[in-house]
Amino acid sequence: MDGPKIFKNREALDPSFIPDELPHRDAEIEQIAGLTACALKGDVPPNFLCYGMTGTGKTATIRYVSQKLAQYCDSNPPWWIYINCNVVSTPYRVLAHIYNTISGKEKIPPTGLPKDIIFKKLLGLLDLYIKTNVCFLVLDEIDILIEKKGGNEILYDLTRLNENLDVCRANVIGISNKLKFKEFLDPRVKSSLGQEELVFHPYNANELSDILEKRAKVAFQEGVINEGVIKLCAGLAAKEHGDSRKALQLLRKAGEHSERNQRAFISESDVNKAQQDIEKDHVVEYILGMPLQSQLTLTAIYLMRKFSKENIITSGDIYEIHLELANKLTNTKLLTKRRISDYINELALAGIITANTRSLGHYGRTKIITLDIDISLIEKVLSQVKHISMADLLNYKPLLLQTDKVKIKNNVFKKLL
DNA sequence: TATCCACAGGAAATCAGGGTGT
DNA sequence: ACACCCTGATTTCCTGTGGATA
Repeated sequence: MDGPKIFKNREALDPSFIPDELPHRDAEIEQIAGLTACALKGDVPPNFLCYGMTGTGKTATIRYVSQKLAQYCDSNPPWWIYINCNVVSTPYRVLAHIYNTISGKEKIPPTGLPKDIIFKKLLGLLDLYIKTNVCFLVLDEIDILIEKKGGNEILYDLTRLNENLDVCRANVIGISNKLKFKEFLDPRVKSSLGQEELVFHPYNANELSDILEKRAKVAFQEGVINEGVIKLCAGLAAKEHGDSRKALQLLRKAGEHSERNQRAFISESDVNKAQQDIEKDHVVEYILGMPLQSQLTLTAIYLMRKFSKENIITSGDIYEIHLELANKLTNTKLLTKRRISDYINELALAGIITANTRSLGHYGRTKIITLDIDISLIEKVLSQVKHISMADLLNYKPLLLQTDKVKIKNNVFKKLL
C-alpha cells in the first residue's frame, strides 16, 4: 500500500483487453473487414476460419473489427456472439449459449433438453430478435469442439442455419490455433466453413516490442518502464513462437514483482524473475486443478522418485502404487490400468513428466517415465492439496518398493537401456 | 526366426449425476 | 412418477507392437 505506484491501468495488460489500435495486424484487419463488412449492406458474408498460434492476435483482431464495424452503422449493427469452445465445450452448451446470449436471459437450462428442441427454439429466436440483420457466431478454439463427439454435427447445423431462417442471416467464424485441425473436419463442414481462411503469423521480437510499448503506456505510470525491459520481454516471448499473450504476461508479472519490492521502476531482473514465476505458477495451478485421481498418479511418481532415486519408472509400477494409494484413502475408486495410462499421458502433455514408450523385448512394452520438474516443487504443491490424507501419503513408502522385486527388474532394464 | 511379454491406446459401452417436459 | 436428455469419467473389450530371448 505504501510503496510507489507502478500501475496506472493494469487491465491494459490483460489478454482480453482490446487496445485502440492493433499494431502489425493491418493486413488481417483489412481482410476480416473485407469479409464481414458486406453485412452492413444486408448481404450474407462468407463463413471463414482463422488460424494462428496462441497470442497471435486472432481473437483481438476479430473483436477489433467488430467494434469498428459497429461504429460505421447507426442502426442495426450486426450481432457478434463469442463462444470459447474451451469453456462452452459441448454441442448442447454451444446452442444454449447462443440462445441465452441473444435472449439475454438464462432461458435454456444447462442440461436436460434434447438438442433438436433447442435448435428449433434458436431458429425462432434468431428470426424474432435479429431482424433483417446478420449474426456472427465466433467459435474460438473451435478445434476443441471438433474433437468431441457430435462436434462436427453441431458445426454442420450452424453452417446450415441460414437454410432454415427466414429473415436473419447467421454466419460462422472459426478460430483455431491448430493448423492441422481441418483434417478432423467433416467434408461437408469443411466446404462451407473453409470458404475463406486467413493465417495469423507469429509476431517477431520487434513487432512484440511495438505492442508492448503501446500497452505499457496505458498500463504503467510515467517513468516506470524503460526500453530495455520491453525489449527483454519481447525477446523472451518471441522465442516462444511470438506469443503476445506471453509477452504481456511477462510485463505484468515483472510489474507486480517490482511493486512487491516497493521499487518505483521495473528492472530487467524483474522480468527474469517473472519468467521463472510464470513457469512455476503454471505448474502449481495445473496440479492443484487436477482431479484427485490424477494427483494420486503424480504422487505415485513422486514416491517412486523419492524412495528409489535410481530406479527406472514404468507405467506398470505407477499403476500398482496408485492402486495402493487409492486403497489407503476412503471414498476413492480403484481405477483400471487403462485409465492410469491416460492420466500419465495427461501429465506428460502438461510438461510435468516425460513418458516415452519403449519396448524392452521380452520384458514387454511400457512407458518410461521421468520427472521434468524439480522434485521439491512437486512435494510442495502436493502438500497443498486439500485432502486429509495427502500429507500421510507423501511420506508413505509403497509396498512395491519394500521388496527387491523392483530392484531386480531395474537391473535388467538398465542393461537394456 | 518365431515367440511372447506387458503394456499402448482406439472405440464403444456403461455409470452416475445433473436435468427436462408431461 | 415416468420416460427421456446431456455430460464427464471410467470400464470393457479389443487389436497392435518393438525387440530380447529361446
